[in-house]
Amino acid sequence: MADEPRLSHTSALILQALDTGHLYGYTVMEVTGLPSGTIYPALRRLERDRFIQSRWERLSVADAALRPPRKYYQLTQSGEAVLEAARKRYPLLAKLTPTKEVPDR
Amino acid sequence: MADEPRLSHTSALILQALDTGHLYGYTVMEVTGLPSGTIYPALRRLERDRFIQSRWERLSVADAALRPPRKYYQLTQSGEAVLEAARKRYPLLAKLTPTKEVPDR
DNA sequence: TATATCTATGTAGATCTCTACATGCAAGCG
DNA sequence: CGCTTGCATGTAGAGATCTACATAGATATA
Repeated sequence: MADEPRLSHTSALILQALDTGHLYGYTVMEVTGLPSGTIYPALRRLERDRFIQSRWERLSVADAALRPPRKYYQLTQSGEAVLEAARKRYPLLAKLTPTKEVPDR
Repeated sequence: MADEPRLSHTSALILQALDTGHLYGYTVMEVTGLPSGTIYPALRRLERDRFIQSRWERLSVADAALRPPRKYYQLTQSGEAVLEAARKRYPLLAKLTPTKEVPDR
């Protein structure tokens, strides 16, 4: 069973946001309403603790999209596990972030 | 002889800034005092006109330096030529930006 | 001269990442 | 119990990139 150190509410919320789509820091800010100064340090800690893993977007993609490059985050297995545990502890968590829907019905 | 279309003063200043070191947009902003909304569109035009060429910094370097990635610019031969012509037309140009010095005497 | 077009600039802000430091809180230790 | 130490958070802003639109200036054309 999960003997993982429990997540803070904020960390759980960020993991939940990442898990509801293919997201990056700026979108997590928008979805959660938390300021960048909360989000980015938290992402660093989550990555340091191996709950998430980051990869930079291809620079050619950013160029083509006419914006600065993004850093995308993925949950690791350990991250999935700890999020699942957090969802059980906070039943409302799953409703806090809108699941990224498929465009077009 | 230079039958090049003449540079605007701003464009010449930006080329001059780039030529005084290994620079990127943000530094050009600082050195020239011009706002980002002037600098970045101008850089795009200069690149479109083949006076400069851009290359993204390695992402691993940006990560190691704990900051967002930079886009570096280099003058092309054509850019050097047009800058040289501009320096003759505007003798003060060369004094407007400090040459990036070698650190340590 | 009047009009049309084209380009550069200015204004205003969006997009995206990151830190340094202060505070607050919890855990361990004497 | 009081102290230290360590971690998470909040505050405040820096570091970088980029755009869309309005206006102004230059050039061409009728």
